[in-house]
This record gives sequence, structure tokens and C-alpha cells, in this order.
Amino acid sequence: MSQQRLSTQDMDALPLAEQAYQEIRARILDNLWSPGYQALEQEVALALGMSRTPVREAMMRLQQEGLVEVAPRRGMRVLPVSPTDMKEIYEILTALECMAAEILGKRMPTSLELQPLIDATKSMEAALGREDLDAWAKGDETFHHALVRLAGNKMLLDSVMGFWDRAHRARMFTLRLRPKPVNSTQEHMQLVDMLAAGNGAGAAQVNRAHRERASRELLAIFERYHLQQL
Amino acid sequence: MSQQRLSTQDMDALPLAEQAYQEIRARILDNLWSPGYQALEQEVALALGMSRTPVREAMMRLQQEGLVEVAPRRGMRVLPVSPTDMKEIYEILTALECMAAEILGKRMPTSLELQPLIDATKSMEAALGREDLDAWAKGDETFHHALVRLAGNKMLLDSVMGFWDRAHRARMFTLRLRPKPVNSTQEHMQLVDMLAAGNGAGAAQVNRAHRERASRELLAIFERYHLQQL
DNA sequence: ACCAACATTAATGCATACATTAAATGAGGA
DNA sequence: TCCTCATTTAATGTATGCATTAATGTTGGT
Repeated sequence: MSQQRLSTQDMDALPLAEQAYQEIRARILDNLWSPGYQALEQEVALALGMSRTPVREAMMRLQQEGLVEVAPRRGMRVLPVSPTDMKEIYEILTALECMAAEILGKRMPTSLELQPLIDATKSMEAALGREDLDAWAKGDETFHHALVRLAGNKMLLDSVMGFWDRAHRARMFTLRLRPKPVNSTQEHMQLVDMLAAGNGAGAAQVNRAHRERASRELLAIFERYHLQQL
Repeated sequence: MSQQRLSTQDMDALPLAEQAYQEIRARILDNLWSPGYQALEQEVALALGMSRTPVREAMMRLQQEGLVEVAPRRGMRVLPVSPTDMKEIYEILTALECMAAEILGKRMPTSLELQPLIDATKSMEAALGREDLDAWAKGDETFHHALVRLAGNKMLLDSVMGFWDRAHRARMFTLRLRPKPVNSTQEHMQLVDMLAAGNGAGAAQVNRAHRERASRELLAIFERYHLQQL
């Protein structure tokens, strides 16, 4: 294998370790590598066409983020998400997002700032009309991402995004098992109203109810289908 | 340098990468390597008596945790903590700890479970009597650690501990610049009472006030002394 | 004296070699 | 047949080598 394949003008300026990270992460989030999937450093290295070193680096990063576990002798293993995990993740996300909502509300965002939230909500409604649940989910992510981003706390955003990743698969899976999210539009707009009114506490409360309902529904699905992990 | 120094019966069963991580982290938290301190992979490796590989691994881990930055050509650099950073960290910690308090309160912990909180508070009071601020700070950490731990959300605990690390230096530094924390005992016991009474919302509220006051005091010190970073 | 082009140096990113060790395999005895 | 202990195998952890490249220094021209 050639020592370095980056020649003079190569489009991938990304370090191999970074490529490995993004590639593995994408496969996990897209469920190409499902929970329980195991692979040795060498196997992954071969699959990605690089040596063990950058792969190892990527695996450790993913382990810290909670997406994989690196077992002593069997390489990495894609971690399943248990109902308990989901409960923990949603508790955290609820706390963090509500904090974001409160901060943002107190700050009285301009309508220009709030526009992304409104756009996302509209796109969700449109997607729902087309029965396009994937697009709906994407809109929902956009909405909540914008909400947290506008709070202006960078560490908060990073932290939240990490937990979203961990819950991603389960959210996608349960998307089609739960009642159509017809209330979300109204709940989102209610939140926007609170924010526009500068009502931080109210915004936090609305978002909290929103998230707690979502969490309950999700955990109910785990129960109903006896899902031990996803 | 010998390839492997782990002979048959060696007390350090820890992988070198783990040793490196703990060692570097300790030096940063103890302020032996102050904010702005820079070191190349090779230098650190030499200092710790190992090769670049495990050092590199440790540095990446510390970077993800936000303690250092790994600049392209100048190795790692211990990150300073700015007032903005402190504000962000305390916002997050407040949200997460309050969530912990609420969960724990709702669960109505037994007095046995609450004992660690009471013990920690007593130890803080004793330390204060001896004017031993370091011991006081340690007690405070113990109290809040126990609070979050008892909430039973492992991910929450991990997350919180990461943010504590990032704020550690600044907390220690400001310890002697701020008014003696004479109210903390009462506030802590008030929180314990709420928890014992099963009053989750109340516990959250008390803890929130507690943390917001601490945060305000800390930021005020940054202001007063024109500290741009710690 | 200043600046541009070039040479030099040094640090990293990655590949690879190697020792250690956990797991798997197999042999021998109860 | 089953269990115990030695042997082999294979995966990792760590060290090291090497190519790339950013930073620094140097030279020559204006």
C-alpha cells in the first residue's frame, strides 16, 4: 500500500483520520452498520483503504461519543440503544433544550432570527401533507437545531448534537411506528410565539411538555413492541 | 528506549495511553501546565517516558473534552477558560444539575441515600470553620457529585463531570477571591429537605437559585479583576 | 534595507514492525 | 467424556520510520 496517496492536487484535503471518522459515523447513523455489528481495526482499515492508525483514532473518538464500544479483543462494536439509554438521553436533551429555549426567550429574539424556526415548521407541515416522514424528521431536527443554536451557547450546541447522534437510529426507526405527529406544528408555533414574546419561562415550559410527550411516546413504543435495543 | 518496559509482574497494568491521559489531565487540573502552555508530542512523550503514539491518543482525548487544543504545528496547547466559557459551562451545569435534582426529588430518595449529601455538607461546614477553602471546595464537589449520581442517569453524570473539569481551574482560582461561602450550608440542607420531601420541582428550583448565584458571583469576579482568561 | 524565491528544518500524519497477551486450540490424564 | 494445562493464534498496544508540509531562514535582486 502506498505510503501516501495524497498527490499534488488532491480533492480530499481531509486527514485520513477525519475521513475514517466521518465514514464510520455515517455508516452507523445510516444503519449500514447496525447495533451489534463488530469489526476489527484491520478489517475497517481494509474496508476504508487505509492503515490501522487513523482507523484506530476514529474508533476512539466514536467510543467517546458513545456510538461504539471498543472491546479488548473483538475490535469495535456498534452500541445498541436500550430503552434506558433513550430515557437518559431524552432527560438530558429535555434539560438542555429547555435551557436553550429559556435563554433565547429572555433575550427576545428578533423575528428575523426566529424565521428559521418558522421555516422549519412549515417544511415539517408540508412534509406531513406528503406523508414524507423522513422529510418531517429532518425538519424537526432543523427546528431544534436552530433553537439551540440561537441560544448562543456553543458548548451547549455541541453537547446536544452528540446526544442526538446517539438517539438518531432509534428515532428514525420509531418514526413509522408512532402516531402521525400532527400536533408538532402547533407545538412548535406555540414555542415560537413564546420566544417572540420574550417569555423565557413559558418557552421552556412549552418545549418541556413537547419533549416529554415525545419521550413518553417513544418509550411506549419500546414497551409495546418489546424492543430491548435498537 | 526499551520497546516495552512492562515485565512479568508490573504494578501498572494501565495502558500507556491511559497513563498519559491521566497524567496530562492531572497536570492541567492542578495548574502545573497552565493555560497557554504548549508542548509538542515528542516533548510530552519524553516527559512521560513513552513514545509519541500513546501521547497522541491522550492528547486527542483531552482535545475532545475541551481541555487542550491541538494546533497543527505547535503540538497541544492548554486552553484558557474565558468568562464566556464559564458562562456557557455554568448554564449547562445548572440545567443538568437541576434536572438531576428534579428526578431525584420525584423519586423520593431514602434518608440512607441522602446521607452522602448530608455528610458532604457537614464536612464543608467543618472546613469553613477551619478556614480550609480547599477542603470546602472538595466537599462541595462531593455534594454535587452525589446529587447527580443519585439521579441515576449515567450519561448525565459523565457529561456533568466533563464540564466540571473544564471549569475546575477557574473555580479553584476564584475560591479565594470571593466572599466566604457562608450560605452554602443552608442552601444545601434546604435542597436535601426538598429531596427528602419528594418535592422534585422545589429541589430543582432551590438548586437553580444556588447555582445561578454561584455563577453570578464567579462572573462578577472575572469582571472585577478584569480577568480575560484563567 | 526590504522583499520574493528558494532551501532548510522540524513536526506531524500515517504506515508498519514488533512484543505482549487474551482467546482458541489441542493434548493428556482422570 | 470431560477437565486441565500447554501451545498456538491473532489482535492489540506501542514504537519507529518515512513522506509531506508548514515554518523558518537564506540568498539575490531591486
